[in-house]
Amino acid sequence: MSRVLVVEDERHLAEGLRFNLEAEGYQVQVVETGESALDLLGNGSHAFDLLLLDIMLPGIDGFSVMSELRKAGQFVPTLMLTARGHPEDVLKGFAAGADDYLTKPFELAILIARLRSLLRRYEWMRAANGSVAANAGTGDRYTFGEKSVNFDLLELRVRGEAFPLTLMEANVLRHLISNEGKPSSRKMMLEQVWGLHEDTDTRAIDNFIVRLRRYIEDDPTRPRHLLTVRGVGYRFVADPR
Amino acid sequence: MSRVLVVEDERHLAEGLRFNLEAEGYQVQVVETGESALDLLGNGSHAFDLLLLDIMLPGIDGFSVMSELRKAGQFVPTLMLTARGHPEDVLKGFAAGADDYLTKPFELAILIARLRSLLRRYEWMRAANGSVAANAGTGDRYTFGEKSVNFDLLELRVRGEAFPLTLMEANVLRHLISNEGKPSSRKMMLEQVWGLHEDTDTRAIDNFIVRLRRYIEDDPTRPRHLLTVRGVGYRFVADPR
DNA sequence: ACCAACTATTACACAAGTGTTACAGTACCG
DNA sequence: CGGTACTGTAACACTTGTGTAATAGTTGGT
Repeated sequence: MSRVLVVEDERHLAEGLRFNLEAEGYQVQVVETGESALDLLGNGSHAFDLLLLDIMLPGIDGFSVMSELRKAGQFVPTLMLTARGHPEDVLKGFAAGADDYLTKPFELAILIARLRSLLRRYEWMRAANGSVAANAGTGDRYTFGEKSVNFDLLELRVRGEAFPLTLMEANVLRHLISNEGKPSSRKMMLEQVWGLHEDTDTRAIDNFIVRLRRYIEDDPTRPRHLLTVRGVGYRFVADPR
Repeated sequence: MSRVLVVEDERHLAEGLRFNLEAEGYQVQVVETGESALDLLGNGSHAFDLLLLDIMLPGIDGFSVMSELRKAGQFVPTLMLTARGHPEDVLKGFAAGADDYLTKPFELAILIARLRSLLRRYEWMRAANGSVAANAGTGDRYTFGEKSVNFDLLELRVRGEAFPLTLMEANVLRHLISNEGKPSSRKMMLEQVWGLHEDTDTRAIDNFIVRLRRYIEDDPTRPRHLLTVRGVGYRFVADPR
């Protein structure tokens, strides 16, 4: 399941995109400003597979976001989106580092096709390059203490011993890890991991935590990495002391 | 210097493209038919870095050329070019495996920007992952444990005993082997092995896995090499422990 | 046109993964 | 010290995805 970050300040459009992309099976997160986008994509994180970036944004505009990202070594495939269809703007977008550029109004089907094509090309290249040896270097992995998670292989290693993770387990863990130190509320997790936006009372998350603790924690009753934040949710700490 | 193959039968346009692309520093070759294009790009050759493909061609059209190429394991980045701008045509182009799609008349600067963007993405991926592995061609044999496959002879040997493989069995196995360790989604396999890009619900892959397991696995109900990754697809592991 | 070989589709049993419920346990409040 | 609100956890129900056989369709050769 590919993760798409939508940067769009028009609520209407943003929610429309979210709805349709989720219907296509993508995991979607929406932010409204360039600043938040830079925040989420900082330090070469692999949290998203694709970026959908509007040009006209409050604060720093899409062009600048784009250049900043590429300057910072963030090469996430990006589709730019804008009302302005002047050729100069399109050229500016590509010059800034965009992979594709679409002008509003656009057909939704076209957007989806282009987005798919980008992800497909990305996958192909990864597949062509990433076999065996290359896997070791660039996979989607995270290491803490004597543990490491490989999100591509859905595998968690603790002192050499490997535990297979399910997709959901991996998603939950990834979410917590990518917010390391910061508590995540259940609501936030339901939105970002499950894609649910209604308030639902569920203990599903707690159950995932229980299972993840069994893998990760030496003493699951006294967790050191996956901590409960009472009244809020959970938070991941890589390096307890 | 990037090598571009232009497939275009209108001499005027073709020569214009050649002139301008060469001025941009690309090495350009022009052919006028889909047949010649398929010829030049056959058997996973790496002779070109980019393909500029017109739809309306004498003989087989651009869509078919595209599908043929992808089916044959030729994943050269491709920009499709056409007079027809109907959304269905664009979608058809992407479905056939195109990376980008431009409708005539187009601004030359835009074409160049898009073409550059495609090549740039390719460069980025190469830089990130190291050298590009030969397309699909993992050599013609592969050995693991007490088993070995000869993809030329379509033959699988397990402890001396030889099993003939069909072409498809071999292709599926090759794909999994060349992505050793990494799970391949059904979608990815349909794209890379079958050359299909639409979402099709099929159990064909599962059936191939069943058959391959019967050859390879000592106990097909408890596979050690061809592993299921639930919710994702399958993955090959050469050396289970 | 027929047959043989191969591949794709269908159908259904079964297994794995996930969400819900229920209740016990624990922190926090006065 | 209760009481309240929240979390931990097991058991179960339900959903979804996979294994596999049977069957239908396709292709290529004679």
